[in-house]
Amino acid sequence: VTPRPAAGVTVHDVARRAGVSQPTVSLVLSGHPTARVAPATRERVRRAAEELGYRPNVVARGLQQGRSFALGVIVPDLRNPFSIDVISGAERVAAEEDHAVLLCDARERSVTAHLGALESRLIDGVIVEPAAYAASLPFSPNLVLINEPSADVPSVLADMESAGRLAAKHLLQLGHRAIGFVGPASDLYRFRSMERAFVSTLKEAGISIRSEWFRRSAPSVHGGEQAAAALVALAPHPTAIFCANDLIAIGALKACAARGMSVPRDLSIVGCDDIETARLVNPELTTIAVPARELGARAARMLIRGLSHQRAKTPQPLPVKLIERGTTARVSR
Amino acid sequence: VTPRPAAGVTVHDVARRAGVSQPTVSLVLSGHPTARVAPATRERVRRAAEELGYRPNVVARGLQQGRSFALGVIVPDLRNPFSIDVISGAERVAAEEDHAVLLCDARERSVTAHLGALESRLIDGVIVEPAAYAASLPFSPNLVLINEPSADVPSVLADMESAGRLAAKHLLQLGHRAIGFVGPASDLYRFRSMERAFVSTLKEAGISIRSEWFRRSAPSVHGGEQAAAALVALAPHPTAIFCANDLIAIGALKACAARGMSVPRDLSIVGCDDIETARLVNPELTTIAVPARELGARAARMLIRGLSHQRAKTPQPLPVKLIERGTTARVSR
DNA sequence: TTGTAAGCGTTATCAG
DNA sequence: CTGATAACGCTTACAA
Repeated sequence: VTPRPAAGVTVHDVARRAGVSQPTVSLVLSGHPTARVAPATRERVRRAAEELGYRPNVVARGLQQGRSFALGVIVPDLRNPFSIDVISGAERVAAEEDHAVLLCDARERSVTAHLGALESRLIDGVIVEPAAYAASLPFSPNLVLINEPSADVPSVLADMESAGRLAAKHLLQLGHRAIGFVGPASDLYRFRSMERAFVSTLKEAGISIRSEWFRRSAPSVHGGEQAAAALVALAPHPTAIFCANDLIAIGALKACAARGMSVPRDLSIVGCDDIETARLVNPELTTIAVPARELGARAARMLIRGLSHQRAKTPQPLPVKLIERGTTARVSR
Repeated sequence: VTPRPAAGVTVHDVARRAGVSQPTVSLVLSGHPTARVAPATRERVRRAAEELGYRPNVVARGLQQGRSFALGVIVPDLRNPFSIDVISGAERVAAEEDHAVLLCDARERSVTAHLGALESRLIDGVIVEPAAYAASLPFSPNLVLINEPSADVPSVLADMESAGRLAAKHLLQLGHRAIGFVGPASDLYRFRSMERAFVSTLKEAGISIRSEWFRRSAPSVHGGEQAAAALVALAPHPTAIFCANDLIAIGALKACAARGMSVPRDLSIVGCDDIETARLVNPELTTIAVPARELGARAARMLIRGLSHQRAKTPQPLPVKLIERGTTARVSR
């Protein structure tokens, strides 16, 4: 038990070497760059710091300022590339702003537990990509929700209604009229609003989805695989389906492959998110691109700039767009 | 600029309420649980803390102890699911041990820059999944390398030689003799030793890889796609190839699809890592499973338990295993 | 067994 | 413009 940790060079060391008092060093190095300190002194301090290889102790600074220069990111499932993209976007701006990113996988501990742990680290802000309906979070550091509008908490949104509408229009344009849907039974905005827009766009075109072509599934490959397998086992089955996210769509693709069905000839499939994997499957997945990295980046920027309090100012939803690839085609019958 | 951050309840508050001195509280709550303090007092403190909802300030504790109860993880590319698995494994044990995980993407800042930033956060340890030959890291907090043995730094390894050998044996067993290889020109153990074992296992069977069937590529989908496209454009081309990781293999699969070639009929493909995506492509990828999560978990455990100093004791390499799926078949000519 | 005092490295306040 | 001095919340030696 060594009470004296192998600390590096401190402001004291720099002060001694520069022949000034210790707070002066602090002022020069980190305090407001506008601080009035003689240019000569300033230069001397700079040099001393450089020569000694001074690196500020972020923990000490954090204790003093009551913050940690770090952001937390809580995601429902690290295995979904969408979450990775959100994280990646957040990481990018965090790195730019000299902030750290604390990664929290909600599969390991509950969101509440994670929030508590982050709070005791004086976290500057937390980005939450909700897994279930995130009505009231238990405490409030600076919080930003991804793709989940809330009265209490600021959020960063993509235009998921357009996502649903684009998918519907695309399928209609290809001549499909026997259309199915696979998605989770979820209250989350991202799913709910997309689904609603999809359904109502079809309805405006005079088409309603048969109830047995409307399937619920977990938002995962496995879920999509099962739901789609059941769907295509029906006679008749739809000529096209829209899946609430790419994982489900990829599962559907697998289900078709397993039955020897050809996509898009026997079934057109549209996904949502445009995760990396969408371009890796064969045929490549037609999908609605959701700017996940940008969502993460924006959230991080809001938190770091302390703008998360301007709740009214939740900015415009980010646009989504249809990416036509290989899993959709003109209806063949 | 409010110097008084909205700090929560502190040890002082608890002390006041329990009617004891502040250090006593510290002793009871976090100090060695063996500390001799009267059971009555102990109970009183516990109660007070509970009633006040006391949560220790990890930053303050960190400053005092010269550590941060956090681990850094530096990965070369967040887009590789292998890295995600390493992170995920580390996150699991970190969460169990009340440690945080600071995520560092080497695409955003250099490894050196990340290490510096982590050091000034008094990081307890850093897990590094190296991108390039990581000869001498610039400084030394507790460090563990993933899949890269080093004289100076402890590491956690998978048995990549077996990986190469298993791939070779599998292809030989299927009757292939015209065999190719696609992998990066890298000095990293994970690639180098696997490649060597692959080549020498073939040689033992009397087979040497034609030089034009031995392709270099970036360890990415795009790299694999290009290299494989060039490879299958040759006449004759091999009947089977081994790809140094799954991303490359998936790229190869795409190249085949683009040319209208059928896998595994026209070309057998073996990948390496067994990333999540390997099961999503069609046909599913035959690959060598590398226990990425377990690598991450072990590394985290070493760091947290402070065992990283027992360098001699770098444990046995973790076993790998062949996962036979749909991209390999008996040779057809 | 418990309370007192000191200090971790910083930043902030306030005299000089 | 600069230098003491006092926090920030916690742990740990040491004294009572």
